[in-house]
Amino acid sequence: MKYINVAINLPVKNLFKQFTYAVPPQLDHVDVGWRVVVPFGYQTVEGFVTSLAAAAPAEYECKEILATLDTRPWFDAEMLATANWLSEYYLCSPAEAMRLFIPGKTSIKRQAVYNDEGKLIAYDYENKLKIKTRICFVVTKAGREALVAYNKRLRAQMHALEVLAEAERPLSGEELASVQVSAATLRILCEKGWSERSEQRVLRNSYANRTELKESLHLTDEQRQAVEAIGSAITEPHQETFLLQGITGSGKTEVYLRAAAQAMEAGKQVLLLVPEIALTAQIVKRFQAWFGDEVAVAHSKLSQNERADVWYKMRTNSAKLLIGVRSAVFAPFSDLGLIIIDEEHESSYKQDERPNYHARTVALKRAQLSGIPVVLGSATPDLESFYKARQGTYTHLRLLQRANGSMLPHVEIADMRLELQRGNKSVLSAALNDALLQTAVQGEQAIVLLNRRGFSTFVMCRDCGESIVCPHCAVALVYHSAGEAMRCHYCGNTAPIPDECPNCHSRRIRFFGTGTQKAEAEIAELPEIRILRMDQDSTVKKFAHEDILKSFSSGEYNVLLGTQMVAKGHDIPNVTLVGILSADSTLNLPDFRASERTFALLTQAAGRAGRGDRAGHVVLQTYDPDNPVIKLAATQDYDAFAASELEIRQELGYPPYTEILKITVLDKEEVRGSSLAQRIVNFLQTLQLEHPEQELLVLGPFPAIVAKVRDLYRMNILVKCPQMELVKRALWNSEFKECRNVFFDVDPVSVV
DNA sequence: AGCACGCCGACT
DNA sequence: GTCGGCGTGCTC
Repeated sequence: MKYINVAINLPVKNLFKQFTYAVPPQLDHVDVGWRVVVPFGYQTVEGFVTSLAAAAPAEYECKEILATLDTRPWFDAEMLATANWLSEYYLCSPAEAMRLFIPGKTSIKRQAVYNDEGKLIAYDYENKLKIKTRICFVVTKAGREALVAYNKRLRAQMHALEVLAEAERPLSGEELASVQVSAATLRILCEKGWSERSEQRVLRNSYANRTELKESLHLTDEQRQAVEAIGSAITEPHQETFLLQGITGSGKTEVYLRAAAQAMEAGKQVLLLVPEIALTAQIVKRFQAWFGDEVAVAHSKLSQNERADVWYKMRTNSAKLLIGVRSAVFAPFSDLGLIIIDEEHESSYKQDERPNYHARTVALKRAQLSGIPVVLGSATPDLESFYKARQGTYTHLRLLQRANGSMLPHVEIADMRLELQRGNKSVLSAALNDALLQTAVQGEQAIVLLNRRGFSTFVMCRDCGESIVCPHCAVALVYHSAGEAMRCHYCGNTAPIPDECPNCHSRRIRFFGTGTQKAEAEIAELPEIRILRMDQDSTVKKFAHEDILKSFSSGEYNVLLGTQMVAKGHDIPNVTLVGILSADSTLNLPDFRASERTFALLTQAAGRAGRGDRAGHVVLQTYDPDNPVIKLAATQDYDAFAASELEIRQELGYPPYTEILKITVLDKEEVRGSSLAQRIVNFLQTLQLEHPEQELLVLGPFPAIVAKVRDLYRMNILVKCPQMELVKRALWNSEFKECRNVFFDVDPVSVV
């Protein structure tokens, strides 16, 4: 009997343990990397075979596995190694890491098998993912011979054989009917043995028929050099990471296309990661125009079945290029040759729930294991990537010129303090007001960016100054005019607007802040303005995003107002003005990345202006015009910003000069939570004393900025260390690893 | 995740 | 006296 160790795929955090099962003789082919169905306690669950066990364990009698889920192992050696590394790096269980590679949460389905008398005799376990198939026809050897012999009297049959012989793939009845081959003829062909039926898997593709014409621009010198550099790592495959730093409009996509084409010509597959698929419809279209059906797309709005189809295409090499969001980094490839990460600085590459992986980190690991190049593209690289490029760890490729020779926009700073002094209480400065009017008169378009943070409307009592907070979370409720209710942005609870203050019973309650709706109303009042709003509420549908951008670029509207998403990834030539309502609303968050994020957002937004033949104009409204980040964003000088910000990071001990780990303890009892947090801190301080050479720093515990969410108190601990391995290993071997209410966020995006 | 085991409050 | 609350622990 063969014995295997299995990681159980249950959505629990603290199941680090593996379990040994026996393999019955009929399933003897099962090996490491297979997905199996196993009895586990009172249930039947999916498991991953992680290793072979030498012998039957002595202490207990182990159960037998019930079935396999696939006809081949799901994990190859590289995927297993990546999963293994991931669980150690991100401090999660092996099963949690391996689950990321599966399209969907679990894939098993139990089917009851009955005998003739209707009695239950067994259960059949199968893959719950439905494989859509259809009957197709192929020509047989005998059929080809019959075609050569050609019998003139069998006109329809000869025609059918011709069609089948010419097609390089099996054809469906439907396809054959469209070229005048009837079902009757096909039946005869099959009876004669000239043709055979074969069942073909049908792959669902919601992006079919959305292609546009291939356009090929000629490359600038900079672009050509970048393509050549990347090409050399493809033709002589080795791991090399390129930071492609190109200003907005410098044509990074053109470089991606050529690099992808080179890899595909060499017979390799390509993975292109994008921050959010909805914002990148343009990039998908351009790649489809070049590569047609070779392109597969994966994002969170695909159904589990669609996703499984995409995975299947990549694994069987029937698609060569995968464009996808964060989770696509876990796709199975048959022969991956290049990974491209667009807008690599975007925080959406970091998963904000456990395991809190970063797609870029995972991609680099997979590339290292496969020995293939990675291209990181951005106008405003993550400071960590920029630092590595400057150190020479990454190859630095720069695009300093706009591809079509257009000018960078002119940025004007509007001091909102002066506006207030002058009695302007509108959300629009005089400068932005005038610029909007002028844009409308000239028949041009404008984008207005509103950072939701700092703009949401909260409800406050005028007498006692208390704002109305969520009863379950430590945050203010936000007023939504739709439905006349207040909603908590953390737990989603809604509450009606009270008549009187719950604190002092005053009836003098009023609304503060400026929401999207208020800004929209104010701008809409201007003459000649036809405004369109884009935010989370207006983009729930699969292609709603694209539709909004389409109707905006058609000229139906001349102002597009929205949150961060209006700032990214689209190119509308008639946009000459970009207004930023509050440049500093993200700047003052208590987070070490606030400056970096603000700079990137302002640069991206400004880059939307003047991408056609007309010069762009940006109005940047701020209450803090002397802030160095705002000033540098106005000149769009990334290098100067990076230099000053890196200095600050070094001084304060933040990445890229140190690694950080955030540990969060959740408990509905505040005291119990803080005492557990304190125990973790004590544990780390002991480690600190034992290893003074590690330069380990432990901060906290302190309550999170949002100290309570859904009635759970949150305590944070921050660990800083230039090399985190030792700390991670210590935690891995500690009791805290399996605590249900302790969460590790390795390389957190935010420390609050 | 399920499910059992186990130890404290309000009820037929 | 017991029904049931959910805290804790186990599943090869």
